[in-house]
Amino acid sequence: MKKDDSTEEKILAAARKVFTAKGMAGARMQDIADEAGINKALLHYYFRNKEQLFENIFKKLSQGFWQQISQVFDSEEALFKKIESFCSMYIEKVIHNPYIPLFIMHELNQRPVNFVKKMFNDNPPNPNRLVMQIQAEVKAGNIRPIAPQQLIMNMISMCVLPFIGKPMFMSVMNVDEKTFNDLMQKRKTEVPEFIINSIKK
Amino acid sequence: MKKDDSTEEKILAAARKVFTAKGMAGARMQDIADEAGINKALLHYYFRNKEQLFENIFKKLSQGFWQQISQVFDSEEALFKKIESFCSMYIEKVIHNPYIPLFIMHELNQRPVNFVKKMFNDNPPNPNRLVMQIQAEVKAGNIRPIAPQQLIMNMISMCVLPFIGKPMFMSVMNVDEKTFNDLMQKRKTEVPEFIINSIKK
DNA sequence: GTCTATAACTCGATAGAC
DNA sequence: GTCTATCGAGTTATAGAC
Repeated sequence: MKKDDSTEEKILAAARKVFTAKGMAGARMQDIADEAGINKALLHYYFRNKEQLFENIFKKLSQGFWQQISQVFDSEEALFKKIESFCSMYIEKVIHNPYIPLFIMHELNQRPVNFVKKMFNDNPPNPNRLVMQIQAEVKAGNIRPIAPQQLIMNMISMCVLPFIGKPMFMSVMNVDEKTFNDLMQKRKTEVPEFIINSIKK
Repeated sequence: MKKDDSTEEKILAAARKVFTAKGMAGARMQDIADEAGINKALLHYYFRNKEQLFENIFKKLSQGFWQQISQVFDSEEALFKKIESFCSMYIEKVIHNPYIPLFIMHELNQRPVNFVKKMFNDNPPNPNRLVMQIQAEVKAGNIRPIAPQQLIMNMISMCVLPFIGKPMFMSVMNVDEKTFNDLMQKRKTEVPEFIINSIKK
């Protein structure tokens, strides 16, 4: 039997879908059971309770979320190239998983501050390499002076927020689904261009 | 009796606090009653049910959210000045109401697409004036070519996302509350500077 | 492992006294 | 208007048959 067909995998896929769409508080075990094509009792057989099922999903998602970021942050690429790689990779990823960032941020805001740290206790993401790279480019006079933290926040913000605010943007800008998707596709090159134009000398 | 001391006002203030922190699904009528210093039955006396109380809060918040944006978007200022006004006004506002954007976006993502439109049926926000202003500046050759929608998304993204992702940024960048707040204060000038550097010729 | 049935509990809502 | 007490629907979780 393929791994994806196992009951456990079906539950995890269903739970991921329901939790990311409705959040922990809004999700019902019944919804997850229905989505997985099984009954509620089986959920408790595989995962003792709702909390454990949630944590399983949440930990996996948030670690994956940052693992991919860290890979780019730590790569050997030059700064401008790295900015391009990050934005296109990241926007592409979020196009295919539009609910994940809002889900993670909503759930993190419900929990104590050190919950994030606990989540990454084995492998905490850290942007040090990118920070030092930015500082070096500033020092070398290749880009204008800017605080690395601010630049990194700007980059992540522009990649992620349009998806989190999709319903609002669609309504306010009066665009349909297709037009919105086109705009997002274009952002894969627009955002890095915007950033590089701002920091280059 | 001052308006703020009336029971209705106490309920609204409590509901706002609890709903924005926990979301509609996560909020309990008991939490709101406790926060307001009254009992559950009184909530139902003033607002028939949870849904009506929620809609009251949500409508007020989301309209206020956009009303302030629209004011700046429609002002008579020149483009660069307008960008500065928007960012400093907006970041300042979110510093004092850090939960609101995440709350609004989370709730909007739970509801049908035309829920947003229904919310603004009387006074839909529209960025047309700013869009035309950007187009004019591009045409006049005062700024480099850029799609107005992309520029507007960039601006809003950089103002809002750091607050939505606060727990994550704090953990990943390893900064404490005070340092985070300092970074946000600086963003009131950093963000417009970042944008203008990118689009100016 | 998977199901049905149901226990145990949470929570929104109402009844009714004051 | 405000409170206490309680109902009843909906949910998580468990028991027990297969």
